[in-house]
Amino acid sequence: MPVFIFIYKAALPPWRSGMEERYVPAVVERKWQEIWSADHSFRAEENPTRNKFYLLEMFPYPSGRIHMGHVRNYSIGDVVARFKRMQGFNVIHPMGWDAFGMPAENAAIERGIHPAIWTYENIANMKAQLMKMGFSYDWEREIATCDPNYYLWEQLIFLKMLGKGLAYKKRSAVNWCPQCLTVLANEQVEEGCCWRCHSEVEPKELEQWFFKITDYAQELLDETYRMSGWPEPVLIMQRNWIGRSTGCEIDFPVADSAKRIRVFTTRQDTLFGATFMSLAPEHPFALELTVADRRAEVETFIARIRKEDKIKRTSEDYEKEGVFTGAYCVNPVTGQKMPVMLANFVLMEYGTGAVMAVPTHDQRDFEFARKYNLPMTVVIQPPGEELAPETMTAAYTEPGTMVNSGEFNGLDNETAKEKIADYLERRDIGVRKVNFRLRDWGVSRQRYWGTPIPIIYCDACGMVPVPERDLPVILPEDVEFHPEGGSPLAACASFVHTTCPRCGAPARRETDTFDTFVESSWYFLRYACPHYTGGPIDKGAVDYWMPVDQYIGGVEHAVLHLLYSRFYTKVLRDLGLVRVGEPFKNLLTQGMVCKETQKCPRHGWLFPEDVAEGKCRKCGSEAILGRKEKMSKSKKNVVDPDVLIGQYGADTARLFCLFASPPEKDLEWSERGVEGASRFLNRVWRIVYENLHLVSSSSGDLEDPETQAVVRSLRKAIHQTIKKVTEDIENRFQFNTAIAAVMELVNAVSAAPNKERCPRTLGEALEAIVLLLNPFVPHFAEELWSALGHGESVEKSTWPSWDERALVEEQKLVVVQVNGKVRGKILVPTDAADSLVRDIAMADANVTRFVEGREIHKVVVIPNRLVNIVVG
RNA sequence: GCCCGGGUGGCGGAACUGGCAGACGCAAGGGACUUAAAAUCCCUCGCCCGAUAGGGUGUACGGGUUCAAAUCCCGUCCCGGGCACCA
Repeated sequence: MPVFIFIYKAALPPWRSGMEERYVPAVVERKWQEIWSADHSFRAEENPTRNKFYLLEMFPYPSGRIHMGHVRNYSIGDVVARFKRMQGFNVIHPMGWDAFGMPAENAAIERGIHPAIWTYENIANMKAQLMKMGFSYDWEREIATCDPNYYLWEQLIFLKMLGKGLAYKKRSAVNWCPQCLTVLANEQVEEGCCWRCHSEVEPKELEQWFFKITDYAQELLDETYRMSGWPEPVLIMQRNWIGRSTGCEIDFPVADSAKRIRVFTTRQDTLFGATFMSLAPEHPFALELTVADRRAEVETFIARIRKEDKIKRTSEDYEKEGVFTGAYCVNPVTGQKMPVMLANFVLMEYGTGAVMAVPTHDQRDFEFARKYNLPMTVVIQPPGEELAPETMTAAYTEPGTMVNSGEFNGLDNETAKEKIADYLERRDIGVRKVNFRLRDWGVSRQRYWGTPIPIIYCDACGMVPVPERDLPVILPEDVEFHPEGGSPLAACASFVHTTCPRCGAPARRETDTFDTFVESSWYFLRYACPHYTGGPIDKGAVDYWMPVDQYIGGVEHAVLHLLYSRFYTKVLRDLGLVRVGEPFKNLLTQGMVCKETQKCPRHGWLFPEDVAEGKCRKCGSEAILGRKEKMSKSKKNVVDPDVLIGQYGADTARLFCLFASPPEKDLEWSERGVEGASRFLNRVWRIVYENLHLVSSSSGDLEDPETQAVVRSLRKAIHQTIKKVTEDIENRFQFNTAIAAVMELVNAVSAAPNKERCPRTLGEALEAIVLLLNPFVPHFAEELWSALGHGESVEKSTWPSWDERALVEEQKLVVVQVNGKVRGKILVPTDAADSLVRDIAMADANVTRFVEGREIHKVVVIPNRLVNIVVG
């Protein structure tokens, strides 16, 4: 064998050493990763004289292994980071770990590993995987949110929020996940189920910590109209979630009582048609108003509704039910007595928990009124029609003319809305009011693996915040985990028992921890100053780096993380800690990575490696091919990035993710596609090494016309490609078309005749290819760049700019249509006069065929593009 | 039900402000090289007729605007996502 290699090497021309013959990704990738690391190539340093660019990808939860979603997300980010760096920006590109959370605790219960050990092991594994991908992170800024040096500052921010009334505790009905044994914020409930484990959420009364996000509802909403760098669908989702509606709060006096029932309505124009009142079963007046002989019935009703879970109450076919309290209130504008009902569809959490019912103009009220035989009055008439309560089959909710509404009769209802609001305010019956669907953010979690909430309860002094000097409140390590649940913190005596910082008496610690979304709401600020010990935020550093210029992550966080982060940034701004009010200037939401599922009738979901030739490896049954779905462990339609890297290398993995589809769309996994990406890299490798001897000889291009024609067309291709790739990355994140453009250039170089006569232009082409590919396949590009004779890393070279002169074409190919159908193609001088183009078009043989003998109505000439001859 | 996306060859996807539909890649077929295979290279490739000329037809479906529509407008169907008694 050694003899063979010797002979083989000896047979090679002197400019080839043999090593470069074959592209071996593992060798190339390790080599350059070591060089980048030794050179601190991606270290970011503040420098006010340079333009900064903050590029951020959503940090991962350290589950243990990266998945294809990470590979895609971080490959996209790395393209932008490397591109911006080559463009001369001072790029900060950090990475860290969203390290608190439930899986660590579950591992502790299931496998007896302490969450901290489990988490840090996972971080080490995943970090090694990310490093193997060659992402250009500044690892010196790495953060793990479970590190006391991180959550210390979160506790401090909490104390400051407490001081400003932005954090508070209240007893309320919360969403309880029986599986996770903790509460969830409203945003974390999806279709009545836990966002993480999909168990049904139950209502539960608990004392909970809340953040006053509702104080910022208006600003959070207003800003969405100015955030031009965010995808519109995400902004719409946030607006819907905030759910602003405008209307009036109106007081209805209770008959024979001093009490008043306050309602919120957006339809004060229908006030004259309010014929009964609907209260939520949880409304404080519900029992209070009930007359003695209806009490039993009402109590039964309330008890029954309370027991029903949220799923049932929000399900599609939920029967509208109610009960009469026996009490009446008075319509403040008509003086009419209105029965007070309890209705199961009225929510205590929205508005005031009481609804003025206008059955003629609200569908729910209509159904309810029909069912319980309640009175109806029409107050809005549609144009050209006369509604009567007896004959209506549905509520009328469209615009119309006011009737039965006293002085407002005859107005259109939109005008009446304003007039009635004025009237109510003048008479002190009601006021204009804005209502939001957004609720305060419940942040208490009854879990161990999270940031302790720095509060102490003292029998004498009550609730006492932990003094700043005593921070951090460190998570104790010696706790016990029980499968049946219960917070390990609450059971940890050494943690719970403390002394009151105010009076010194024995006291208890708060044992709830923060929702892990709190950590991810400000980590991007800490990246700017990860080692700062003077406070959570080093203002100088943060003011330099913030805002994030480009944020990249999955759309599944559209309302959760992205709304919380916006809120938190505004809070920190109002605490004087940061200057910006919006954290993320531009947002890119990438699609999911999908793959078809495979199922065995006997063994269920199958991993790709469990299937051989369409059959289950275990039993030989035919594997059923399912539809393409998001890669997930539960459906086993996953591909392990490590296997992929081992087989093809990181650069191929990156290239495939970027080429197969644009970032916003879902990415369909394709083994063939990966092979295609790998084949392309090999092709480029070969074309560079095959021509190296030409390029490295410093001779110029020949001057003969034939060679010059090749030079011109090659240079045109080169500079067109530079332009296209630059614009595709910069303006559209269309990496797939950028890569396609480079492929075309490679094809053009490969097809160019007589390359040996124009080594200079050939060199220009090869260098352009390598430079343009660098953001996508950096190890590969480094290796070829050095092969092309550059001593300096390609990372340090500048992004190529295109030469407009090279793009100039003497002739243009113009399409000739007759009646809109292509009948010929002609070459005309660039920017030729319309009349000339027209004449050349008419002279085309095939065109003549279709024009001859017919009357020409019109000739449309689009310069440099198209001629359309319209004939009769 | 309401609000967003989307529907283009056998497949992933191009076509940026209306101007050659199908770039680029994958798959497939044919050929070259090879004892053979892999790799590589060359050719073909929406569908129908025809010969490789050329013609017809074609961007979910039905209408419309326009010299010209995948692109704009109206209506219908299907797929994906978000919200859903929000008063």
